[in-house]
Amino acid sequence: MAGPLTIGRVAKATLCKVQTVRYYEKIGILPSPGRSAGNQRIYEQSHIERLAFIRHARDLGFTLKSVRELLSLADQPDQPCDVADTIARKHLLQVETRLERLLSLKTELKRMIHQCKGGQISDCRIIQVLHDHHLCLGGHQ
Amino acid sequence: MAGPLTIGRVAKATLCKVQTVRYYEKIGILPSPGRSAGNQRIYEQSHIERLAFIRHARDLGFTLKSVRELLSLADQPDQPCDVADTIARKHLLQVETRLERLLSLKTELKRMIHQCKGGQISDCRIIQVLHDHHLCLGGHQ
DNA sequence: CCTTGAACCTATAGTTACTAGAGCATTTAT
DNA sequence: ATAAATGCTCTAGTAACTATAGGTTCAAGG
Repeated sequence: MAGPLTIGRVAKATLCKVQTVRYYEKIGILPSPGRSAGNQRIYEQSHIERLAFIRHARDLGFTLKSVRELLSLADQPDQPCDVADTIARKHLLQVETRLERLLSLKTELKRMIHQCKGGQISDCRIIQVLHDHHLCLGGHQ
Repeated sequence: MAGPLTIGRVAKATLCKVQTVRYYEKIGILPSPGRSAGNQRIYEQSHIERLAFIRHARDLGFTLKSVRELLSLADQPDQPCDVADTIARKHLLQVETRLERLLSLKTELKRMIHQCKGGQISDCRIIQVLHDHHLCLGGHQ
């Protein structure tokens, strides 16, 4: 029932897809595991931990590039953590920018929808706004 | 000085890149313009308007697929605008979801950064949180 | 008129982070 | 023993562009 840590079990344990696990191996972010007699991947617990780290960082919106950096940091516990801090701060800035943008976008969409009263396309506020940028008051780009 | 509407002028007028204009033509979202004697694209005003529509919708975060739908609606002014409304509403929902997610993400990042006091990686909260999902209080997936 | 440099052309490949499919081998359960 | 599930590799597809290479055309200056 338990048996060896096949790719399917690892994927289930970390909530990511089987192909994604293989993909992470291929791009070198997850070490190649050993193989069974029949050439199937057999993982160790450490693989699961690394995968969990990756998935978690991705969930938080870090790019794989950043994840790579964070992982190499995590592998050197004696180093100072300024670099990790810098990565996180840079990411926070990006997140805040995206947040602002999405917020003004939401406002604009709400206004568009609110003013579209189910008439004809020719009177449709949504289409009008898309035609004439100056009709929208939001500060989006 | 004014001259014909070449691709460069159209791109400048709509704030998008020359390659992007060609790309939109290639994927069939922007009609192919006429050509000059020397095989260069010569646009009409209508192209600029359509491009502006596209860029504006993309700015608002609509996918090209949605833009395609909205454009085909815009081309039929006599139709009811329920469909445009539905597209916009669906998009609004997506935007709101993303917003929530980004917000909890921002909270989590801030806490991570706040608690990382420039020590060593072994004590770094950022790395710790990425290692152990349960350390983070945020509701992200 | 000629040249030079900017802008144009096509076609192809690269980006990010996966996801999906074909076609076959192995493992597990019955 | 067999059938279903899972695994394997390799390739291509996704979104929405962006970039490069290698060549043509156009507009302006001398």
